[in-house]
Amino acid sequence: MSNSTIKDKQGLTEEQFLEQYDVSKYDRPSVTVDMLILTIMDEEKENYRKLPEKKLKLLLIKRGEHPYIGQWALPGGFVGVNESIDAAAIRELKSETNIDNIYMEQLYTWGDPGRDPRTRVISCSYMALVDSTALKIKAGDDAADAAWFEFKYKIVQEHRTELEKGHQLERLIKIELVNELATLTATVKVTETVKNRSTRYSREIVDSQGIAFDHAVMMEYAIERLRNKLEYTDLAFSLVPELFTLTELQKVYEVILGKELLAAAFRRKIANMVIETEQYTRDAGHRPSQLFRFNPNWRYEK
Amino acid sequence: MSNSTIKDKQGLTEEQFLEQYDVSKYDRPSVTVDMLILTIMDEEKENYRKLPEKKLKLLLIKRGEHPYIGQWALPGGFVGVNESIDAAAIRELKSETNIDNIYMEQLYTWGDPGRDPRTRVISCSYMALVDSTALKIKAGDDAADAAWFEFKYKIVQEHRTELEKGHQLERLIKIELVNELATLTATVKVTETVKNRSTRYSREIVDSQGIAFDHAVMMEYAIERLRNKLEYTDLAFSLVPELFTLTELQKVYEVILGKELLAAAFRRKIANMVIETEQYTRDAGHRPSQLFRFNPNWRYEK
DNA sequence: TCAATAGTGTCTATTAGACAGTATACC
DNA sequence: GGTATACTGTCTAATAGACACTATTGA
Repeated sequence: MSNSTIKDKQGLTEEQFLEQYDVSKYDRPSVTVDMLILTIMDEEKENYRKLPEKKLKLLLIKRGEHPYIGQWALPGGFVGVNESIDAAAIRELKSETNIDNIYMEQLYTWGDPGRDPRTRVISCSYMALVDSTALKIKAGDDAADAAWFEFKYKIVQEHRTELEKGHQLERLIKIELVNELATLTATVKVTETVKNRSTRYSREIVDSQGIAFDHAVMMEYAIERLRNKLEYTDLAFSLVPELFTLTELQKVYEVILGKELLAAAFRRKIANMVIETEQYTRDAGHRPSQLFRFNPNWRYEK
Repeated sequence: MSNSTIKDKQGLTEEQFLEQYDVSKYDRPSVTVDMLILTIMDEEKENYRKLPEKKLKLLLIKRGEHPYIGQWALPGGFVGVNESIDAAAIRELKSETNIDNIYMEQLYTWGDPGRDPRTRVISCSYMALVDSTALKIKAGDDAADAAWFEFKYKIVQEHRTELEKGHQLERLIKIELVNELATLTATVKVTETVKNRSTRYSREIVDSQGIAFDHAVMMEYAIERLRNKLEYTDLAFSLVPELFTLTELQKVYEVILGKELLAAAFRRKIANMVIETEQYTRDAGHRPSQLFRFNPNWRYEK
């Protein structure tokens, strides 16, 4: 694909050029990956009849080193010089969850100077979705400093400013991360600017309590992406076991979207994404529920 | 937000730690931005009655240096050590198009080792959409090596493989970039793997003629994103002048989506994204058309 | 028996697709 | 007058929302 015969201004062929190319000449930032590892877990049942409530959980690591020592951060690490970014993400994921074959997707690359006090660090964020029943080792066992936090997300304020040719909408979003160990909070301001025939979004941290770096913005971004893609992809199935009930699946949608859905409409909507099995739940304290599995061909069937 | 009193294992406070932190200790990749600058341009009218055809165009730069000397590449450059990635993208955009206030969006970060033969380069791709009538300097004037190419995109082959718990769908996509100077082609393989309850996509270059680096993959990715977002955002309005006819707008949709739309349905769909004006086109060789402008409040009106 | 969930039928409102039909300037 | 586009009305099909109603288990 490359061209090996043409010479440049110095009269070098591509081969010669590459030989004399001095890598150290240019200043370079560090590149890291940061992982948003999400799962859905069941809470304790209130009583023998009720179904367990489902909660969205995020995996965080307590920092044992500067900077942000003692605060909680997304798992992540440096991208190796001979490692692809995806490979670095998969490596981090594996080291935290001990599962392969997880749904994983690149989200966004964050690179404001000053986002890491050590040096210039550019971070590529990834979202991974895990079926919590498949977690072989629970976070917290091997790594005493890793823990799942319940992820809460709420729009607390909206403020609109009229502009000459459009407007600006500022939303304050409160993120709360809760478990037995700690409660972390952050407020992220998402600004939507509609001007000159186009809409632009920007995010900044207003306040961050106990969350390291700019990780709160990454969390806000991730949940928005998750909510969006839930509606038109098969992403939800990464969060449930191989066999699941439709009510379970519905609750996954509900906890992510933050609103209740009507069972009839929901079932119609996901009808061709699932295949029924002959199996049913038992000992439920109420009518048993049929178990379904994911239909990998849902996009190609009517 | 950071914590300045806690000491780490070496007994250092955060301030002390940062003082002794040696930046040069770690191997680091170079980071660049690559810009997909797209616009829609009118072709010559066939005769006085007919409307001009619209074409999707991409701005490319002819490389005067190794590697890939003589081939065409996306405009781009290194991210400065004290510059945000967005700022680098805006800088590149401004230097090529000489307009600010353009719609711009980060697409994806590409970082396979070996994607640049010089050294490890991680590239963050951005898409920018430009109204061609607002281009003050046409590419090709100041930079003799910059040129607009017509962007053609076609699925040429689909191949499906059944897997144990799912399937794999490989699509071969042919990209063609055409202008008076050159015709560049590339084939990109997009693989959709549905396995274990989740779908994953990957892209690779099968063949690239005259297009530098892995830029053909970035192009393929960009056009997919553009097509998707066209349907549920106001992105199309970045590609038309302030005043436009509905037929013009429809043709923008058609050329991007690669299919014809029905006028009645189209007008219904975008009805609340536009505001009518009192103005009409003139000297059209047929019935005049009403001019519209973008409605920045379309999301908040019924 | 009854609490709690499982699952379906149907009415209505909204939206998308198809297409026919009317309107109008400019050469 | 005829060509090419502008624009609307309406029928139909598909989809989403609402809600009532029936079914079934385990303590």
